[in-house]
Amino acid sequence: MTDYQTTTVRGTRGPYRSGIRRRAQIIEKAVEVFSSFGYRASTIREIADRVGITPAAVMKHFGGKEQLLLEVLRVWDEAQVESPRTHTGLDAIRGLRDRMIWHTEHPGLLELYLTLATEATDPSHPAHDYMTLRYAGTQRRFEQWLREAMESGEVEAMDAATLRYEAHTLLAVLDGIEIQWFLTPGIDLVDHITRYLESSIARWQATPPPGSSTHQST
Amino acid sequence: MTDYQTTTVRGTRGPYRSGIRRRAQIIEKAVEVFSSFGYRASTIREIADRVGITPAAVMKHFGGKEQLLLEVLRVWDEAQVESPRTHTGLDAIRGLRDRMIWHTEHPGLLELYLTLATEATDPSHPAHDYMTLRYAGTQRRFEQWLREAMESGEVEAMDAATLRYEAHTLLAVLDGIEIQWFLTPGIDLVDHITRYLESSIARWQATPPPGSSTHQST
DNA sequence: GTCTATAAATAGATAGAC
DNA sequence: GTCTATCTATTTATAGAC
Repeated sequence: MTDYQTTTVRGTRGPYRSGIRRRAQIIEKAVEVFSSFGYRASTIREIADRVGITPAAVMKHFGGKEQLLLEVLRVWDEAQVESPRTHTGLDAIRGLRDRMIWHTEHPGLLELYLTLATEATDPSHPAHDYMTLRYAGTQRRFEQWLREAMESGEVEAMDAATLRYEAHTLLAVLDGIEIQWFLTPGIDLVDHITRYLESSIARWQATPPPGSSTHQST
Repeated sequence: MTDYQTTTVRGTRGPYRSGIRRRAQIIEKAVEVFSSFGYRASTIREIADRVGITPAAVMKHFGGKEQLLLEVLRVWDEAQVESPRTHTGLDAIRGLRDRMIWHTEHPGLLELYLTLATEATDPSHPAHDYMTLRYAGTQRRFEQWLREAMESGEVEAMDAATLRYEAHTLLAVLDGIEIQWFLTPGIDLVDHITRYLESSIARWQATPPPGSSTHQST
């Protein structure tokens, strides 16, 4: 009927016949659409249109909208893992600069992350559990890096509450600056994070003057 | 045909007949729904259901979904303005603690703000311009407060780039911790921000050791 | 593997009765 | 001021042809 290919997508031979390439195409466009509209407001049709196929074809590949989202999240996780893995302690924290560079090269994935993070705030959101776990994991990793830096003597000792506080703040600055990168013209994501990392490390390395307990609650 | 009232909502007499109260009711529920689902995925029906009326009635009051959103934003702006207005310089910055307390008492409005901030990243979003302007305004206000603190001698002098950097970072920490407050169990929004404000102010007040230019780019 | 056709549900919006 | 009824468009999803 039409001039569509039946088995192969672009004449590629070998192990990648068509299904895998097509799935990757769909996921790529799904990232685009989910990033722009959020998950709930996105439509299968919009994704299918951008791929150049019909919604029915997308359904055949992934079974449904929600399963497509979960597949997008899985792929996204794998992409993220490419980043700092070998580093530990302060080197790992410094490596966050590279992650920001990676983000600027993949703004769609970053936008997806931010959109989902706030959208999935609602417990009924299909990615709610995923996002909760992801934030807990990131927090734990940041704390681990800081602990390693402490124990190796790269930075001065800090108590457990301070360690948690610094990890939460670091994650907050990353998220917050990323939002501003989208909404405020003229912000340089990498420069800003680089500066924050440098000044934080300097602060952690500085021996606190005796008797300076910053925080008094009780 | 039903047992609905015709003119008054709850027997209230005087200047507030019914329209105003009803509008306020609708806006209240609209905040709830927009917060949970984002603007685009929210439905007039869901809002109408929560008020206990039909979608048609909501349409009569606001004309359309988008106009309802803009009205919600307007009301939200007015609510926000109640906060620190008289303070300047460091006092204004310290006043951000009170704003966090207000946020914890109005989690729905906070969730709305965060959801819209990321959702409105897309230029085609009806609140895109609003959010862009809002972020620019907040940034400008933070810079102004820091400048006042500098000029009154409350904090040490800093160059223009540092001032912008500190204002951006402050806004980032606020946004980022707010997100974590929703996604990470056990975080104390007010405590965290209080600690960040205190340590930042201490840092701004500390005379920098001579020849310590943290940032080298060129 | 993708299509067409279609089902079943739901969206925003309008018209007109009361 | 709110309802009922309805319009038109769009949604996810399924069935079956090719």
